[in-house]
Amino acid sequence: MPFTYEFPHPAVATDIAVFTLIAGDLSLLLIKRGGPPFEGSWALPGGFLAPDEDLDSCAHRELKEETGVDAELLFHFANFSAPDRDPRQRVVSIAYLALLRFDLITLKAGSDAADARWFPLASLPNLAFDHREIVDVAVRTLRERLGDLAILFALLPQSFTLTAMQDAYDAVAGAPIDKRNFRKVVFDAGLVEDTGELSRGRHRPARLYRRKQPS
Amino acid sequence: MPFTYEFPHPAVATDIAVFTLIAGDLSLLLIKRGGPPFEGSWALPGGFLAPDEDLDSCAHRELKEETGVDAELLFHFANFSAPDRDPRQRVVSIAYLALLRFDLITLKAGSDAADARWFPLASLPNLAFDHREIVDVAVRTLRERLGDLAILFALLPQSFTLTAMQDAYDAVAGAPIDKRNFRKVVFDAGLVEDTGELSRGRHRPARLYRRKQPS
DNA sequence: GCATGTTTGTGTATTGACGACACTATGTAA
DNA sequence: TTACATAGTGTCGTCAATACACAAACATGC
Repeated sequence: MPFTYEFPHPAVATDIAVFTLIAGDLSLLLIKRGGPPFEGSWALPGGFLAPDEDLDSCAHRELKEETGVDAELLFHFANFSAPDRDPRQRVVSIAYLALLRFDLITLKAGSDAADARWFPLASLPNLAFDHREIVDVAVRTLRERLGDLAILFALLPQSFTLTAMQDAYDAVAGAPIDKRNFRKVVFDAGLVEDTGELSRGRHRPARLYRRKQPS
Repeated sequence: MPFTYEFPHPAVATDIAVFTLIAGDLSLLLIKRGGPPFEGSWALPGGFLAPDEDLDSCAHRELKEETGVDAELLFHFANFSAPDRDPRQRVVSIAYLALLRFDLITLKAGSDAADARWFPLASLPNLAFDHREIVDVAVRTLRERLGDLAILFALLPQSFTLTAMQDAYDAVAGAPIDKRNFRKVVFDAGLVEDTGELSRGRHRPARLYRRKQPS
């Protein structure tokens, strides 16, 4: 690594693909841009790296500023660094993926955000910058990681029925999984424990489970 | 993302963990630092992002400057961004992993590098900055990706014996695999094709194979 | 040319993971 | 009490992964 760095430094920002489950649909949090460029377009939440924080902290901070919650599940998945991806100045984007329960949060429009909304993944609007590409990679990454069923807990309340857990799986995977096979895997892996309580609804009650902490 | 960026921008650099196979040992390319900080210490090759290139291009360029070759296998695997990881200035490191044949390259010490050498992974010297952590994560990532045996081709000549391919596997995995099982997987996956030629050595000749391009 | 040494090359059996597949049980509501 | 909707449950076949041992081929040295 050379001593001297003859070039201007790029800005470094985190962009966060925040997913949640709304009425059975995997949905993405988007911010309406309040100024140029792409004024009025929708974009991923995110923001610039501050001097005293690392990238993970930056992503956590930005997400908290936007949603008010500390995400259970938030991790880096790719970088986006085309020189002209932002017309104003060079910005290297460090992309993060988050999962959280939408009902825990209250969306706050930031200083430059005109609006904030959840969009079902199947009906996203046009996105600013290269954010569509970022989202595509995020969805791919999310599905790859679904082999670890524990990520579903980030989308579920503390106690939940196995049907709810499977609905979450189906929504993330984008395709349904067999009920008996799903339950077998969940039980064999020791992911959940019975709370002893039952859900009550319009039909047969279901057992309520909670996450079993790995021992 | 705010319009204005009130903070000084960090420098952005790629650091590259370059692995090769030397005499059966998985080995890592290190550069001896020619100036402070950590003068005389060994460090990963890498360098700062130029204005007209993205991060992948930066990694390719730096690797080529250092080794003279375009790596077959070069990919991003993690970011390192602790605010104080470089005592001179803030540097965000985008870490890449490369595999290549050491016999194809001639090491060139760069302007600020006093020396460049291959070190067997089992006997690395102390490293500058947080490069030891980067290397640890790189090795873990490399072993995770070994499920894809095709990465081994980056370490092998155009034609090779299956024993050589397995030796490469064993070196990367850090543990031996059963010979018959290894061959079964390689053949069943259709990774190689017979060249029709034989190696000649001190003992029974072995069939030479080449990589079969996925059709 | 024969014996020795070293490496090549080959098949089967066990186990566990994954996926396909259908019916009964239990509650609510009309 | 009947109809309806959802909860809950087991088996079988296939494939992937692993463990495991011996004969064949060539080089070398005597």
